[in-house]
Amino acid sequence: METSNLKKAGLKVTLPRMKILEILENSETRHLTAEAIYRELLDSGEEIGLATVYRVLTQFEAAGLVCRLHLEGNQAVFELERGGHHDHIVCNQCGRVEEFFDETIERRQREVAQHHGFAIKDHALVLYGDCTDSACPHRPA
Amino acid sequence: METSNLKKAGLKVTLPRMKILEILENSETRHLTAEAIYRELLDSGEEIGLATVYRVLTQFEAAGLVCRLHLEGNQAVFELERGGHHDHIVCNQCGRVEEFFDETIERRQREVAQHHGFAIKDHALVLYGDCTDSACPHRPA
DNA sequence: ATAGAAATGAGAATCTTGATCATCTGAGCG
DNA sequence: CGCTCAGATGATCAAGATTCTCATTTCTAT
Ligand SMILES: [Mn+2]
Ligand SMILES: [Mn+2]
Ligand SMILES: [Zn+2]
Ligand SMILES: [Zn+2]
Repeated sequence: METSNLKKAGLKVTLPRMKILEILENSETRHLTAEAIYRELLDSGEEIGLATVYRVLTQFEAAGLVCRLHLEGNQAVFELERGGHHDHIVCNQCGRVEEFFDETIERRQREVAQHHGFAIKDHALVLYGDCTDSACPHRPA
Repeated sequence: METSNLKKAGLKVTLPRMKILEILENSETRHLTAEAIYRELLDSGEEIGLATVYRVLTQFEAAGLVCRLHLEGNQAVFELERGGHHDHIVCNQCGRVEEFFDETIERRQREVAQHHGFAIKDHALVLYGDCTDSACPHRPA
């Protein structure tokens, strides 16, 4: 597995960390709350505390293994850091999350920041709307 | 004053609501936390509870009088809804907030959402960076 | 001025996340 | 393989932000 990433980050390879990585890698939902990960651990029969989940996720974030997003609710969601940066679209009805990357938007952000005398370091962009997924409760029958 | 806005929104014209509107209108800082508004009320000698501040701000938001932003900290900030939509740049060092509007970004957001089968309703965009304001503690002397 | 509906204030409650600290575990070494 | 101890864990407590509860007060309409 990716225990090498843990070692590279200077983190001991422990059972909780491996299990949490596993869930982040294998869950069909790419964006998970700490609580959701905790519940999956319980369902797998692992006796791992919620505090550990939060702690480990924060460490993973600091190590660049995951990124933390605030999509809308009161809970942060975490996703495995694969390859590149992207932003998100969230369905107001069903909560489905789609990812996108738009170079035009990225470039304009840099330009806007420069015009205002800012050295841009980061940004957060989330679009909210109604999706047309057949499972979305909002979609007309 | 703008008590007419309150009536239009179906809200009774009460002292707490008027005072809170007043602060939102007159504060030199356009983006205020509920706590900041609460403190200004106390400083003005008004005996208004923090719960009322939160309650009223939520009602103002529902009425379209203010909008609520999550800029970075754990506290939401509120700003009076004047004229048009805009997005924000926040300085990582001094917390200064600048506003901007970029039609190119707005258009690309609509296009991206459409490509993904979303009817876009809203969006949140915040840029983070280091500002060059002379008062910013980060700026080299 | 009066009455009733709506709003307020004090404090409790909730929710999410981080801190404490005694106990446990994994990586390195003999 | 078994020992040692820095580092990690888990149970619990704590903190911060926001909402809820409910008795009391204040608007608005008569
Ligand atoms: Mn993502
Ligand atoms: Mn603004
Ligand atoms: Zn949907
Ligand atoms: Zn600054």
